[in-house]
Amino acid sequence: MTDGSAGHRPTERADLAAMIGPLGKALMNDELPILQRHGLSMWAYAVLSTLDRTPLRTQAALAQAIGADKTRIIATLDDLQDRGLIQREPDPEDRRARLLGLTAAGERLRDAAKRDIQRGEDENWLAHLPDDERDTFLRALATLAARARPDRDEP
Amino acid sequence: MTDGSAGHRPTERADLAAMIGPLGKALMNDELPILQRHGLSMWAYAVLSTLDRTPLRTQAALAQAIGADKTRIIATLDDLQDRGLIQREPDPEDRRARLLGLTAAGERLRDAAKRDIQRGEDENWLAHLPDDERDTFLRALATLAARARPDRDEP
DNA sequence: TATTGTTATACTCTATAACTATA
DNA sequence: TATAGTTATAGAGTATAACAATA
Repeated sequence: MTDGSAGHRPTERADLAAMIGPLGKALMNDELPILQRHGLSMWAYAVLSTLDRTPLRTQAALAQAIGADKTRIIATLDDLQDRGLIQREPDPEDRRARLLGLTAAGERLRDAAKRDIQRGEDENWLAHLPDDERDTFLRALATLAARARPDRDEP
Repeated sequence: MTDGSAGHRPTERADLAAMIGPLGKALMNDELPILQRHGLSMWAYAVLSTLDRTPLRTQAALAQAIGADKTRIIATLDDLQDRGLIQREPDPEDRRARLLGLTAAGERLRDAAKRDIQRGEDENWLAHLPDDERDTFLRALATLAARARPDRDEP
């Protein structure tokens, strides 16, 4: 018996959660000072990144997309708007809702921050994977991450 | 120009942190009800898992190994000891320190919990990866996770 | 005096609920 | 009345600092 299907030796691999949790924490720790240099909080960066991909029609949808409560992003949106990084105006067709989007300055800042962040990730993390594992790892990770998106319902 | 090395199209992949963060959260959400069925908190399970691999000589070392503050695990250790799941006795050679280890009951509980957790991870996550990506993903993840261990100093 | 473990306090973050305005 | 946004309050989780015991 060399596999662990029945015996007293239950663990051939570490739990995914036990590996991914601390890894996410370490990535955050790397990312924080970079964001700070660009004057962005983690939530602010999440907002800029999400609005880039999909301009949204309500703040609630944005909050759900980044896995936050509606109430948690308001101060962040206030600040981003004051700094001219996002557009945020009442929808003429339903003035309760706020149309959200990036300004040109917001796009530039997001691009600059993202470039620095991914450069750091390349150097500190991906560079330490064997060449023949890196692409597969990224592809598989993208698959799992898509499955974990906060706005998604499980099938 | 098809690569993003210089232009206005800076992002070919999502940030690692943006993928791994929500994924870790989703894994936690899956894991919590399983742990609850076994009467374990996340910290308690981290303690049992870590003591399994390496019996430790001080609580501070244990805290560091699981990325927690020394003060945060005390209530957890009290509870685990009361339930007979861990050993925790003053070191005869230095009675300030506490020798830590698992009891037989602690090992059994850890094994049972780990089996359920990994079964859930297999079904809900790894099963959705192509067969030829799964092993490479796990190997690469283990590499990065080892690099992210809380007790480690970066080279 | 320094170190291990413990307890007490303060602070941050997050979640819940109440309020305003539009519909 | 129902919904989008906002504000206010309460709670959980975490970090910091003081304390007791041993070396």
